[in-house]
Amino acid sequence: MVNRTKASVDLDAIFAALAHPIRRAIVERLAGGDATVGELAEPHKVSLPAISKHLRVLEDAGLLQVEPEGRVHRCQLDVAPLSTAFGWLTRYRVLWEDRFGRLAEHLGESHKTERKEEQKHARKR
Amino acid sequence: MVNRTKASVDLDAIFAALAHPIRRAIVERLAGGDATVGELAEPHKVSLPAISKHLRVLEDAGLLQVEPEGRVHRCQLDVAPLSTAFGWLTRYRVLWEDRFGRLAEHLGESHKTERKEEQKHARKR
DNA sequence: TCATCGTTTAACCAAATCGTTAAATATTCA
DNA sequence: TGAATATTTAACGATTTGGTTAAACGATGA
Repeated sequence: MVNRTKASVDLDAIFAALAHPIRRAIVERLAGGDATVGELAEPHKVSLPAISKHLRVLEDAGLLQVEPEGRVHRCQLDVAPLSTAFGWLTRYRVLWEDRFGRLAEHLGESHKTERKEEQKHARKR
Repeated sequence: MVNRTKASVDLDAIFAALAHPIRRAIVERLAGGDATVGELAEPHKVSLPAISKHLRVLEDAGLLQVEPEGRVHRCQLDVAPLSTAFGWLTRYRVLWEDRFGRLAEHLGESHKTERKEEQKHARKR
């Protein structure tokens, strides 16, 4: 097994949670407001236990808080892990938003050499 | 199996590729410039075939281009999939950047089309 | 030509993932 | 009490993932 820092474990779980279309759909749905498990399950063609497992994955990644309310369980999105993932990607944002990067995008074959310039540029953070 | 659009498949592969610390380390390394397989493997304690598999996962997600140069294989990062993942997360950025942190409460059923307006509105109070 | 170097492929294994159906649990209500 | 509802847990199976070692492959250089 590989050495993993706490943050690394977090990112593992967060990215893995986002790697399934049903789980992303659930995140999208919850971004519009809380929902019960049944409401979250309704658009999908899989069984309720399958949804229950997806919710557990999201919960383990910190993306979801579940609070029983009577016999329904109300699910609430926690966006902090989204922010964590966003933060990791942001470190590389300059690589595709950089004007050299965009130039390379339009130059086709010369992409490679242009990208080297872009990378040098990006390196001096 | 679940219905997946092309973009959804992309995001599946991209997020899954980023869900392993060795693969993220490789991405980080390549953000600083091209490298050979051996150079990419060096910091890690796993075997070369293990690295080779990680590289394949990155390649399949579109994050990596490999070009044989003599007997070394030169690896180059392609940031487009990072941008794709970033783009997905960006849709929810306002949820954690809202200064009151209560935005989700104000997003109703119409969030898909009117999210930006609602967010502006929510921020104003 | 032959040995070496860099890398991949093959074969295998353990564990995780993603789905299923059936059963269990807990809450509400007639 | 007992039926219905909402959800989870258990048990199972197929597939994928992530690692290993051994072998193969292609390029280099003595």
